[in-house]
Amino acid sequence: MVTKQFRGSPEDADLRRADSLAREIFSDVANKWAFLIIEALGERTLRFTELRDEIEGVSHKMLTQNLRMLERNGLVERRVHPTVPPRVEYTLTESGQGLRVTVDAMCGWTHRYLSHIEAARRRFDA
Amino acid sequence: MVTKQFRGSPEDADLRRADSLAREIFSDVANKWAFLIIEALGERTLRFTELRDEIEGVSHKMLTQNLRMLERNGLVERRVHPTVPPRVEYTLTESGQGLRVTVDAMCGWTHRYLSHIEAARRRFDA
DNA sequence: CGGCATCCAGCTAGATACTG
DNA sequence: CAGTATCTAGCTGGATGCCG
Repeated sequence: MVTKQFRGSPEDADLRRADSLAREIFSDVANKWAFLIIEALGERTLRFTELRDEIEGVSHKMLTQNLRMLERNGLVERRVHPTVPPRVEYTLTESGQGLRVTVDAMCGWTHRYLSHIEAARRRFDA
Repeated sequence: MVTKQFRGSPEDADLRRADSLAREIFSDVANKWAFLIIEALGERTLRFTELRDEIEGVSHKMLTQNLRMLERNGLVERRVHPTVPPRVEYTLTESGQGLRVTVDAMCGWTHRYLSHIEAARRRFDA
């Protein structure tokens, strides 16, 4: 990805290790639900159920699964309040905010090219 | 996504239609292979096989499928040269370039937070 | 409320083979 | 070379139920 220009150089081994990890992270995160969670959270702190209501069509399972993944990668902080009933809150960390900026940019792109894309589709489907 | 602040307003219907389309596009494109194809193309024009060699681990089928999807959405232009053997070239369109900028940003983010993420994972897995 | 385990229908994607 | 079709193993994700 970023290190292509170094191919064959002595730094190769290290860079390839970094690159394959980068790619793995990239694959983890370049996923519809992860993006929608990051968008939904924004700068807010939300509970599990609030998040579930915020993201249309997400199942309980997918939400848990993706939240775990994001937590594991340090993009989301999970805070558990030991009350009855339990209260669990999710917030984007600093790195999560960093990614959010790029996801926002993607949303902006989507809206900017919406009609352009619709037109392309009509052309293609004919 | 972007239109949350309008909930309940009279413009609702139109905005929701645009939003659901935006989300559909978003889901199409927020996919590992699509991102890797966009990154691989960059500002270049590549043939099918070059692209296949450029993107490690992509199968013939996945590449065709995602290229069709990107073409349908107008992000990629496909040019067929009627020679023997055939020569098919792929290039990012203007809107494709627009998306590439945001994908590049994501790659930058990945590299910036690489060690941060590794650390988070080690913590989580323990 | 939030999380986990289980079950299983349906889809995904790799392998393979064939066409122009 | 590029694309399409078929077959299929395996994964994905929805539904459900139970637990702290």
